[in-house]
Amino acid sequence: MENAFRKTLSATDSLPCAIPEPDPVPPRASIVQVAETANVSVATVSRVMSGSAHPVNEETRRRVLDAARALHYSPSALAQAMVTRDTRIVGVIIGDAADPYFAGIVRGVEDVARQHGYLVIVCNSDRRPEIELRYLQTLNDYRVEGVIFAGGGLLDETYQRDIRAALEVYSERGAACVSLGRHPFPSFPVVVDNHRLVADGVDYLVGLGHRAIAYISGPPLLTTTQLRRGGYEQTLAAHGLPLRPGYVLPGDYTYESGRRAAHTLAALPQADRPTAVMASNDLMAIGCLAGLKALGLRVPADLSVMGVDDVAPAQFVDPPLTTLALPLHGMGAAGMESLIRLRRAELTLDQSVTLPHQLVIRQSTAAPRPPGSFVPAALTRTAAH
Amino acid sequence: MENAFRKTLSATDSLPCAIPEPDPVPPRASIVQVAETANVSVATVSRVMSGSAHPVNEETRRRVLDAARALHYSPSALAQAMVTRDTRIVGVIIGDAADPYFAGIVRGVEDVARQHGYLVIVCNSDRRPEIELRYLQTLNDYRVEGVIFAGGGLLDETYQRDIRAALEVYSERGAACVSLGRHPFPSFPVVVDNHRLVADGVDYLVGLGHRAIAYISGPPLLTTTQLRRGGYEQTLAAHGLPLRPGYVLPGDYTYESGRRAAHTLAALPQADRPTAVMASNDLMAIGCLAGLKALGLRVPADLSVMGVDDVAPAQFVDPPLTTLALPLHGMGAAGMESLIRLRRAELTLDQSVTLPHQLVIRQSTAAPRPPGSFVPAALTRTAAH
DNA sequence: TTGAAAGCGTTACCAC
DNA sequence: GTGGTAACGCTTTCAA
Repeated sequence: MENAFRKTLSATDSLPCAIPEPDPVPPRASIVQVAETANVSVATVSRVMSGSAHPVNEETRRRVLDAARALHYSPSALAQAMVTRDTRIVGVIIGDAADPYFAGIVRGVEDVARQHGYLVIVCNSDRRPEIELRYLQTLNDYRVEGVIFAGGGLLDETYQRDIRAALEVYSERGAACVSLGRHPFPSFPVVVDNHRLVADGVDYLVGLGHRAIAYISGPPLLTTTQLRRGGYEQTLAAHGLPLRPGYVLPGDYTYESGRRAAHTLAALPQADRPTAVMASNDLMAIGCLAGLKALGLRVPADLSVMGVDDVAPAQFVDPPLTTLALPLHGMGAAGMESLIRLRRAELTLDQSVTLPHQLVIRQSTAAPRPPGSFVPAALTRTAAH
Repeated sequence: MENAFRKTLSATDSLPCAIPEPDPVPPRASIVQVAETANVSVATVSRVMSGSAHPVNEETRRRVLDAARALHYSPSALAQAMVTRDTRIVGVIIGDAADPYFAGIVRGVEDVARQHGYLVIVCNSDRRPEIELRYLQTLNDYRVEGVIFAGGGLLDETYQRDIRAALEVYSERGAACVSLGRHPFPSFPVVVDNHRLVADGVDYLVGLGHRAIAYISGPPLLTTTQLRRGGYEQTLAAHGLPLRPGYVLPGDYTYESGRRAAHTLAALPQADRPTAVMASNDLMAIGCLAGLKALGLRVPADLSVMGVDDVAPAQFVDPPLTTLALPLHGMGAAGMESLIRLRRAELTLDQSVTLPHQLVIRQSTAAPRPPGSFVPAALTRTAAH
């Protein structure tokens, strides 16, 4: 890509010496050569190499093992997969591996996959249906044992139809499908209570004394977005707080959209300005923090800010972000765990797994300033630059 | 894992209605059923499905396509791979997908892999040789087209011997091996100039007026660590600055080790304290920042801090971190690009690719305070909490 | 333009 | 305990 190929040629020229026969190892030892070398049948080789229960004489076993080692033999997982109809490969579909949210999940998936001898193929879709669909196709061609969808489900009709069609082939094959979050197609759900999550956040803010709480939402068509937003609205109502129209800011889970929200907030007349803002994910909360700071507003003195997810950067920002921690690694792990159990028929699609979340109080939230206690920013801001 | 399985059973009981024959689609359509349905030979089906150059009558082609669609046929990539000896799968070995450094690289790898029709298997090793070796084994069993090693090479004799042995099988098979960073085994290097990198950092600090510059190093046995540290030491010398023994702090590229370094620094008698510290990666720089702040030292007023990598959190911390940006995504992309060209024999192992880095000046660095200009911290620290 | 058949590297069933 | 051999699902000569 780009400027990548600034090549440097270090001249380790091939010396014109007497070329020795490279290696006496015949290229590509298959089970057949091992059998020949060990003077046994391929069946026997197969039995010892795959740790079959079928009995094999100790002496014979040793001969096979020796031959295998001598020939650098490694059984082809492809050939094995063909006949056993088991590839031991799973796919995980994420938005972006570089996003700490998905990164945490992927790590969780992989940890339990490795533990169980599975390989995982990572598929970045950037939430684009075409890419997701194409990956689903390809993964099916490779006969993966299952797919894990990370990230919220997209509520688009065409997408829904297409993906259901794509997944049909999976279930026909007996491949499992688990989704982290609610998805509009048949799959095993591993979820966190998105509604309660935000509700807990709002409860906490109200407990602090806030009554004017804004909300930065996510992409409207995502199930997660709707669940979380519902949590905000209903909790406000539960506390008898009005749902002011201008208080729900649009966002798309990116840093930039959080920053934009900060500007919208700052533009509000002082009297209408909320005393707290809850972002529906950390990245937007962090962007909002940055935006507010740039506009001369202090957090949490002028405005409390909180997020959702507890990605790593949340603890590094200034001030450290109060947030609702999701068990990202645990979600990935539970997802992979479920996929395996699904295949073993220890789980069925009418069940689900719900993971706990947790309020993490750091320093971006505080009680609202009592009205009239205005302190000019200049007196309190740091003088260090 | 852990507390993952708090199951919720939503009773979508199977209704005892007249069970309709599920699907008229015979399970597992293979090329044979397609051939039968279309009334042609499997050879012909293969030709149209795999877009072969071999001519096929248009009418015949249509019949095949129709049959394929009707049967939900999808060619088995496994079977294809067996006969073509091409799996279109590559493996990438990283320390930890949740580390933003590796996350960026993985994303780069995957982007160009997808573009070229490759699938990528992610392998987290936590830098543990046993895990790495086992993955190498497994990936070879799957006959991957190549492996990309992200992260620095380990300078351990046993490891080196083992990995060379493991890789021998790869080259015998004609699989490619590229490494991001220098590795002590035959592989195509895609690198950034680690020496120059740190040298640039030190130059910048010296330019600012610093003469007492500490350094937080990495795990001693990593090639990257040695290269970077060499950059530090030699640049100091080039400026005629002494290499004070206590100024090289141990670290292991983690946040925690950066924090520990901060404590060591703070414990130094005021007169011996450096005016700047260069961490050999961002995570340690961020940890150091946090540690310094906790100990009442101000950055950059009391001490300048800079890092290397420019991972995403670097711009969020307080103060935003001055650092040397590595093209993480570009490294992954160039790595995958090289792997592909290696297979096409457009590249050979005696070449290499070097990617540019860039100094990113943010707010964690400043000129050192002139001696005697001491200002009590209490007067300058923020009053906002 | 089409088809028959020989692999590719395993496993699993059935004899011995 | 061991061996023969039919799958598994595809591609690729070689003939027709």
